[in-house]
Amino acid sequence: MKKRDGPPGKGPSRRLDCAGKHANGPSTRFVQGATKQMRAKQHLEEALRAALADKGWAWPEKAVIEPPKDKRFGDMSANVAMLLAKEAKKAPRAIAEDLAAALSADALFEKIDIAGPGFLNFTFAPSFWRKTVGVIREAGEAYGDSTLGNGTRVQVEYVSANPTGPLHIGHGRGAALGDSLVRIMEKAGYDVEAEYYINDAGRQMNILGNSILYRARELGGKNPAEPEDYYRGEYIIDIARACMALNPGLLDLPEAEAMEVCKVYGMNDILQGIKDDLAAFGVRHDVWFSEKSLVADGKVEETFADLTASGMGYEADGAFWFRSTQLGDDKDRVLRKSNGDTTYFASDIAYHDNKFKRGFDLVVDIWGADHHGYVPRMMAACEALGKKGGLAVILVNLVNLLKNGEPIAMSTRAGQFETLKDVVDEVGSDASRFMFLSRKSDSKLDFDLELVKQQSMDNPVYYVQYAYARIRSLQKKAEEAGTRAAEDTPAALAPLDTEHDMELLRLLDQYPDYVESAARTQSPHLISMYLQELASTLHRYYTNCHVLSAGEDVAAARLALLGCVADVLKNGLGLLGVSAPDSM
RNA sequence: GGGCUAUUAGCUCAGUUGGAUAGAGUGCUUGCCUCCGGAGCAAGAGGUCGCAGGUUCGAAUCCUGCAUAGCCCA
Repeated sequence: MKKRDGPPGKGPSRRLDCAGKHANGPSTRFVQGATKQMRAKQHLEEALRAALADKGWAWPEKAVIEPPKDKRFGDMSANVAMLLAKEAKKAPRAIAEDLAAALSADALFEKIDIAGPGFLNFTFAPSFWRKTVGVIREAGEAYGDSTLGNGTRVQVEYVSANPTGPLHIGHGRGAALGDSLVRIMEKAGYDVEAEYYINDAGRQMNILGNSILYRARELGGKNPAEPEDYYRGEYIIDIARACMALNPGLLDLPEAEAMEVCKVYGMNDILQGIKDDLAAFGVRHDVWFSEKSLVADGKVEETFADLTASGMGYEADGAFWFRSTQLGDDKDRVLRKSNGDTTYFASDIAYHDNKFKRGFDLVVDIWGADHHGYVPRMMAACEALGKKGGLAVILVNLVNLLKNGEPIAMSTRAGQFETLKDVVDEVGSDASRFMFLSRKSDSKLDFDLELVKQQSMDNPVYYVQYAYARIRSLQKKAEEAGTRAAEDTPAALAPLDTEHDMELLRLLDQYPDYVESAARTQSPHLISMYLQELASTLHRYYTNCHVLSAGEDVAAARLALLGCVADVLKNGLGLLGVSAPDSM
């Protein structure tokens, strides 16, 4: 999570939706196998589009094709008839009847119903669903890939904690979210780069240097006066000790020089610790970007020149201002004070200017929710840079760390916190990540160490992993018995004819829709929820449909189906950065 | 004083651009192991979607006001 000292401003909230440019495009986004077999939603959309075009009606913008909430209504439901009522000047139900008649020739639809105000409900033939097995097998790990992003260049910047102390659990949530989002957006066809912004140029670094120097003097028996503002954590003492070992003459150096040595040593040491912790958490950053480099390279002044040229920046009272009032802010913001210091906001604008100049079409920032007031101003700045809509900000809310229901206090400054490393060591990377990603990012999260460690239904990660392990165990047994999964032929898969089979097949078919949805709304928790539902359906299947004792043909067909379930479970867990163990 | 976000079952939370009888887990009550991993499955009870208006064929969802909580600012 990002730490910023700049004062947040006022302004209207904005919906931070950076939906892909092709959200309303045709249904050919998903990567297809050579069989041309389509998934249910695609097939239906294509059929409906053809029927509408045939009648001279335009495809309504708000058309939705989705599985109905209540399964009794069929496999897929469409609302087009209701949306067309005005244009066609006919009652929705009459339109629905026309469409149903036109589509009834399609053999893949077993049943088309009209219900309620004019919903069209479709039930697909079992033979259609069975083909899902072939689709998944053919796609392999690419199942769920789509071209939604269309190669859009995206940068996701996340964690970006100041290198002044170890990462705590709140950073962990941002890390899990950012890393998972990168994986999901890549799967959805975006060209994604992950970045960590190192705030190494500000006041925080000086406080860090002072903190270390203070502890060093203490260790050297100098009885220094306690600084007003310093990092009190134990880790500072360790750093001070190491720094002195490396620089024996440290305490004899002039104040400013000693400070600098401490600062640089401390920052590098802490940054290395952060990198190690993130690596242990399975989190990837492609670029580590230094704020200092931005200043050193003159990028800040360059951005000021750009702003002046576009009329969005001006000099007044010896300071340089950003004309943010023109973009809805209630007052203009200072970027360079009269004493020559540039503000945090100035660095941030220059940083984002730099991001866009590197060629990203979309920049996603993941910040702590306490920076929400800063969002409108940063959006305004991007607009001033001529990149309106190029920035999306995701806010990550607080994590309440608990132990058996008792809160554990966290504060870097006061030096009391449970570090990310401690938590990962205690409960594991898989359980922590799944916990972080099982809620939408903008709501507060209670993270109870005992609960997350528990191997029960309070902790859904085991439920999902167990589903996978169950299948793997079954496959192993089948192999020992010489039973093989069926081929992808209609005849071989014909034994998949129960309602339990259909339930699994329908859910497997929907996976790519969930991936797209998660990418479009930048919500990894949708994947987590999908996986819990798939696992639940699998466990039910396992209880109701015995595999190995069911006779050779049935066993083979069921093994084929469950193989697909295992693949999709692993695929989805991979998007969350959670492992899929063969046994637990 | 201004702004942002939230408020859904006892508890923790889903609910995608307004759709059908508001969902899941947990907890509670009650069933299911001669059988592929019971870390499992099934059934039941549990709701005025914070409150009051409005918009329309239709609102947990959109609009207005109010209440409560958290955060940011002045």
